[in-house]
Amino acid sequence: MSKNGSISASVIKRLPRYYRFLGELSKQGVDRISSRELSQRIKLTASQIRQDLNCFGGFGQQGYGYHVDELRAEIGKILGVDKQFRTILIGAGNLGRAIATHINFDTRGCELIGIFDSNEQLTGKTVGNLKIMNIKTLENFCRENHPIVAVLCIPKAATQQIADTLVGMGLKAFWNFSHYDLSIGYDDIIVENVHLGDSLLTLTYGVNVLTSDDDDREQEAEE
Amino acid sequence: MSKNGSISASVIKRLPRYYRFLGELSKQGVDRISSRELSQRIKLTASQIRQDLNCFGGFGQQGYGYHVDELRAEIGKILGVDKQFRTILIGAGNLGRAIATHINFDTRGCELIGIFDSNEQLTGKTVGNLKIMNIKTLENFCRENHPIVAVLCIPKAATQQIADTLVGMGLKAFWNFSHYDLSIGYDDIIVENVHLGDSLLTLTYGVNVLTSDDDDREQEAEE
DNA sequence: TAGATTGTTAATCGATTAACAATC
DNA sequence: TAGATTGTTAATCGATTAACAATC
Repeated sequence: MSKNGSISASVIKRLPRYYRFLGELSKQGVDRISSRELSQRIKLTASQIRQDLNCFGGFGQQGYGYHVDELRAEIGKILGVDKQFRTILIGAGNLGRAIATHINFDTRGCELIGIFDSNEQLTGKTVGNLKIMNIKTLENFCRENHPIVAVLCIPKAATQQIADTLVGMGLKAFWNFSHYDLSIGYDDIIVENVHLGDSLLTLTYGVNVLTSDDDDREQEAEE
Repeated sequence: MSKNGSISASVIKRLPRYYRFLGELSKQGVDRISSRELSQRIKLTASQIRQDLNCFGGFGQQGYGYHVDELRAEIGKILGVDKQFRTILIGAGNLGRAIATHINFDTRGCELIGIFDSNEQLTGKTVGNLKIMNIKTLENFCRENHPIVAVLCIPKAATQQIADTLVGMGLKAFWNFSHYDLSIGYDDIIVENVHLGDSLLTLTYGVNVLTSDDDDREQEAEE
């Protein structure tokens, strides 16, 4: 059907960025853009942009470039932003509530339909336009509402078990914020791990190198 | 000084994961581990692990493997977890507060010393053990306390300007959660962008492919 | 010593970049 | 038509994997 054989992860990771930049261009009233102009804004090579896009089809026009709105719509379709995947969130702690309110699921192909927590004191409290439900009602909810995406904002120790349960209930995709690598074990289940701790450590590494360099220079200056 | 010429980003991104897994092994009371055993747990090849580690030095012992605690300590030192980089957080909305309370900065080489927001109604409220300060006091605070890392949890529109200000005040590193690509513009400034929206779209892409495949199969079955 | 496993070099694989013919 | 810019193939670069000699 589509040219899509199976696209490399490197390409897919860049698609949301294209989508984002094209959205901004559109807002700025830009109608057309060449791969070279886009490459300068987005800090990639024009070659790479053309290669990436051609994984999915010929969206451009020789001698002209790309229609901004058209290209954005095409990428949106590839990403599935026109869909409404039923999504639940497990864990309504600080991070869970922030994710629930901060991320606009509706404009991203997912529709948040339920929030669960094991802390009974949270039950009934409102986050966004949803009430937190007791985790005990999770399985019932799934049977009735058939969510397919779960956002996991729960402690490491609880993650594997909850994920197993949810896979059993037919869930297909996990956006995992727990301090645990959930890549492992299932076929045909999609996992996106967000390791904020790892991300901060990556930054720390950079700072460490930077400041150690400074130390070296100072030492050299003293010699 | 160190073997460190300049290490590729791919290697650096894996270091926090090594650090995390070694921490768990240590907790489980494992003393030694071979690259092969580690590779199975962490889902990488043994070759890659040995290559990665040898960017920084020979931490292992032929015929034996690696001492878990020793290796963990070495990687920790490389990442800078033993440091206390002074860190401020700008933007105490849902996400900012979650980051401030959820991430244990202390165990990650950074020490959170100030939280700022432009919303005066938040001024004085407590997040973790810190009081939110008015953004107007930011420059004074920087002159007195010399933070070098900033966590940005602010709207896209404000990000570039705040970042410019902070660079002017001597800040060296940004952990950027805003919906804006801050890679751009400075030398010797470290930026780690966390695009949660992009991350969710990557997941959505996967779900979209998965469910479209199902549709295809159903269509074929009907034929 | 023999066995195991590293550190490191060489081979392979994949991703990025460059080049250019096709074509709007 | 001439100029511009794509789509696509070929060349390069870097990262991963395999192999093996060094050595604990």
